Amino acid sequence: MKPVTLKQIAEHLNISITTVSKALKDYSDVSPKTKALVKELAKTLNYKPNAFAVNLRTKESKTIGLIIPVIVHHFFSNVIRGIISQAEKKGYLVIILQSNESYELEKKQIDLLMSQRVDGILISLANGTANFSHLNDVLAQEKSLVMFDKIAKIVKCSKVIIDDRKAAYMATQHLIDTGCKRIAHFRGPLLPQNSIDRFLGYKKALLDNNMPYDPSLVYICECGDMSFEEGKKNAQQLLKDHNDVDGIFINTDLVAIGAMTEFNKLGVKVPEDISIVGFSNWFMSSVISPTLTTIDQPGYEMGKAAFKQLFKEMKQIKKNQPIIYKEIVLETALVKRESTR
Amino acid sequence: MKPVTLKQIAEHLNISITTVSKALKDYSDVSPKTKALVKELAKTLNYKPNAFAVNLRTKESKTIGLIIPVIVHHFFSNVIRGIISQAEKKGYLVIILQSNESYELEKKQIDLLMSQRVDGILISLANGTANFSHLNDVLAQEKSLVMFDKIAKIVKCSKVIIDDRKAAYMATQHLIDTGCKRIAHFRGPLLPQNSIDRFLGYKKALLDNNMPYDPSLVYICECGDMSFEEGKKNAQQLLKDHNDVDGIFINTDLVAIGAMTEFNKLGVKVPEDISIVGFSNWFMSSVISPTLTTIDQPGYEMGKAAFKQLFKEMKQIKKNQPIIYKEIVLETALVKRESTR
DNA sequence: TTTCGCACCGAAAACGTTTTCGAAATCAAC
DNA sequence: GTTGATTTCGAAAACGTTTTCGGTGCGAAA
Repeated sequence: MKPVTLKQIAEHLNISITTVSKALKDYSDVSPKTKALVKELAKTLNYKPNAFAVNLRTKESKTIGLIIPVIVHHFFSNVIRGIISQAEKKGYLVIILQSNESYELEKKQIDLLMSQRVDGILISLANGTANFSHLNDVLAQEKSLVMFDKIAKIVKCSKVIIDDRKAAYMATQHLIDTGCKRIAHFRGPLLPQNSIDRFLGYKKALLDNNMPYDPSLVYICECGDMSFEEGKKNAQQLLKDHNDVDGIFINTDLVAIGAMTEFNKLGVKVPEDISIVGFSNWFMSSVISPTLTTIDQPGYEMGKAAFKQLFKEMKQIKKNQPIIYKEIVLETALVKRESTR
Repeated sequence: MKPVTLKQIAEHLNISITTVSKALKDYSDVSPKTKALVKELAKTLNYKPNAFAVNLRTKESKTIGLIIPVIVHHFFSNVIRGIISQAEKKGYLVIILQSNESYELEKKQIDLLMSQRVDGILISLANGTANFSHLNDVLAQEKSLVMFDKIAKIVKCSKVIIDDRKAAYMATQHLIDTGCKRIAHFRGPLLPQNSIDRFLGYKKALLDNNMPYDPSLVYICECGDMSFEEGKKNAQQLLKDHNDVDGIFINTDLVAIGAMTEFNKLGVKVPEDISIVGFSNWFMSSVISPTLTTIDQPGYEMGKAAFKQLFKEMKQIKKNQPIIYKEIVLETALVKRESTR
């Protein structure tokens, strides 16, 4: 009933625990005969090393922590899938925590993971995170830390991102190329880097095309989370404020879909009256009507890349080698659909 | 740099490790003075108990495993969220694994979790799982195991489910009530219990309303996973086989949306020509056009309930009490929208 | 003065592994 | 028969905690 231990195998065969341990790990100072004996008995007794004891001895648990702002989210759940698939290949397990876009929670969760002594941490920051001491603590304790998607440039660690600025530029340029003359932007909250970068890309595209940049056309999301309702609200407000807008670049597909739904209700035609470009390429965007032009953001690949980098760093720390931080930038693509002309 | 241990605190204060340990855990045989001293020093040194050592001593890791068929999935990601939120409250961490609807992988992952010695396991079965010895092994080793959503009735453990049969009955009855005379069913793969139950609910509704049950109107998903493409394929096939069908009850929203997309392309009007009811109430279903009538399946609540039950059982095992298995059935609701008349 | 109870503390074992280091045994060569 | 090398094994320490059990010292009661 109780799990088999090395000791029991040793007693069965009348040899020492040491030899059993070494036999199972193919040490060279165990004779082939005893190796065979030990391995056979281990298999018939269904021996599984006690992970707790191994962890204590080796000081590692083959487990990493993952903190993301939200789980029910097309992009993030794809990231999770990417991370887990890669981790499994390397024999690592993944503990997932949801920060709920809250800095306080994020901090607590980092603490939790550290006291569980995970081997490394992957994190995409909460929108509210402006203080980074909890992250620097992790690095100070010589644990590997890799940030992805929502990062903080100021923290000295590896990062996996897309070029948000360039992608936003592409999106806006597409609106311009298809004839839009007055283009609004629904941006995310103020803090996160990718929200800032997308805004900057939007702005640059306008200026590069000799179009005026009008701050009143930029709608900031104060509420903190980028929701469907947010899109509806902004759409209403936009129609009140500016009846001459003929294109919008929207920070996230979900918000874009909210806006389109509202426009549809109010009789505003997309793309005839207003063209819309979203961001992230949620699956949903390909089945609504009209289908949504958007920027494809490779979540699965991002998850894979983030784990791969973390894995490298964990190995470097183990070998006491200096850690080389990297910034990995993944490619995005414009997906043209029916919401633009 | 290296983490602080009890020993270091003990040496600092010139007392024994035992006393330090007991002071931190408020044992009654430590004087208030030394308790205060120890706690203060522990705080200033930022002492965190070594989880590996604690695990080894106490034989538990405050960690549970979760195996689900797919992660990028509205229902399942809500389940994850429910589980994690509840687990966090009770101080448990969650390791997530994706079985990819594969029995082989599921088996391996159970093994992995067992050798990691998680305190309990939550699982929703892969479609292909027909052999349950890996689950019985878990129970035989006196680990808690709770199944949810996709369960096997034959395994003796607690289960959290919805009444699929009743829900399917409601869905089909709604089609009948709104005037459908010939109703098809896109069912899931053959094996999983909920696929079977939904089919039975569909059939019973027909018979109770004196409508003939025609097996050729039931489309089985051979491919194993319930996808958007599956819906398109079935929709095409249905139009070829039966041009008199005026209503479909579809196993899953995603498949229903695939079918609607195809109907739309082929000029078949929903709900005028064909009414459709889906299952699960994916968010997407409320924003597509026409919006999809469906069955609301409470993923978040299911996750919460599953963890709560697991927690109870883990406590019972710890106290050597007999485990009382429960079958918890959550309520569903019909959400009427535009895809039915 | 002895005895009993009580408050406080610590030695030591235990959890199950990994790894170092030395010892024993075998064999070859001189 | 001695030396040296080589192969094979095991004792023991270590990882950091928890918990049992006994001990000490002190005040109060007899």
